[in-house]
Amino acid sequence: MVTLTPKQRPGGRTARTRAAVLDAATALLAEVPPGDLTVGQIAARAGVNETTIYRKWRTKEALLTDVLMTLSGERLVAPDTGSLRGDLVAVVGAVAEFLRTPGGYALAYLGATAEDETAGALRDGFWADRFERARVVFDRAVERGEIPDARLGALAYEALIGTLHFRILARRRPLDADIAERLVDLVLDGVLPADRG
Amino acid sequence: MVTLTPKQRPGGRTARTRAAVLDAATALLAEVPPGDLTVGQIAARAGVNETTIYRKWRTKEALLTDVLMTLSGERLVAPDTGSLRGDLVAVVGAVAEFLRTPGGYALAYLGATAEDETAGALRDGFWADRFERARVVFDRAVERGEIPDARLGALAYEALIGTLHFRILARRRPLDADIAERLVDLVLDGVLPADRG
DNA sequence: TCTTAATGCAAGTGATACTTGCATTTATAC
DNA sequence: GTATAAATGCAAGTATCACTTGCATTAAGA
Repeated sequence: MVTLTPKQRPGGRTARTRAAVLDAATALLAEVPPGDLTVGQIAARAGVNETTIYRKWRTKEALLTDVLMTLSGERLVAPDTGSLRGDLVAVVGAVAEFLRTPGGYALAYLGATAEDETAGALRDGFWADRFERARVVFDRAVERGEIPDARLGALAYEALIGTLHFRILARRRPLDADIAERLVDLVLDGVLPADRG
Repeated sequence: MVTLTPKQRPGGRTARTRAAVLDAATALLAEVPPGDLTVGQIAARAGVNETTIYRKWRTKEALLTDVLMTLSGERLVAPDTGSLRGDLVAVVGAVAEFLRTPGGYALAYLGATAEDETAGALRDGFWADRFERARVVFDRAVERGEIPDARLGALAYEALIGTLHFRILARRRPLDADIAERLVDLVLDGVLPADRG
């Protein structure tokens, strides 16, 4: 009879190494421009051999993707504030706050530059999740009778978040403190004057 | 008496070399992902020695910036169509069309990733020019009496263009044929229902 | 305690940006 | 036309970095 011997050893040292590397990478992303980050730096900071990193994650992109998906995991809160405007300001404000941090900037940067297949799949999943959560906000607004239907929700959310990313990434200008309110007002009310009753 | 001997020779060969390099780089940007482009490739395509490229442009970033600023020079047309909506659809549509081309994608990509000082200055000037031209559109709308003032113009334009860049760069999804109309409608009318009239 | 997965270590490969010294070509002043 | 020196070619080299490999060492886990 053959005893099934486990082929993996995920406990103890392995877990510690993994955590040390992820922590080191996270810390470095706050200090070094994401484009300048090297695997050697991360290994040194983590007190781990470079080879080990390459054995656990096959590429640098895979490692950074791993870091950033964890980092951005649960930042999007969509509390029911009682109005579409309040909900959107909360969500957009939270994203803006995150994008102001080095980690948030790194996420936007790497999300836009990663060409890796794995990174591509993760990116798709990431945004699908975000848009799904945003949909809830617009569905609630329909239930409240604020808007007739949620058809514009996806594009509106894309415009809100897209403007933040554009400001940070393409224009390299800071996100003002009131950016969330101003954007939400713009997207909800539009530029043209109107009587709302 | 000392005869002033010119220290530069901008004519003839120099001009040909420069043109050949810029042409080669432009052509390659349509074939190779911008992140994978190498100076060696450009030199080979241009029939010019790699060293020459490094002597004319100090870095790869400087060369690509040069290429792209030329490439995107006069694509933004802002014809007076008679209405704010028409003007914006024209402008946003033109930008969307450009972003659908490999060169347009490369511009967005490199504009977002270039960390070089020179590239930074060029980026600032580029966007300043774009927003300046956009301001004209909103000023015209004020003159027509379509909107009371142009204060929202900059943010509205940023949302329009930002959404396009975000779609292409961060989400890596195509720009639909009707994206310009839908975005302009969103930004002009807003999501909330209203009586206009 | 023993097996072997996980890690360390040292050396190496390959690609690429960028440099340098010297020979060659060719604008351009005269 | 001719001479000067700017622009280019050529060959070699430096530096950095992602990523690999073979072998020795450490420590999970049965």
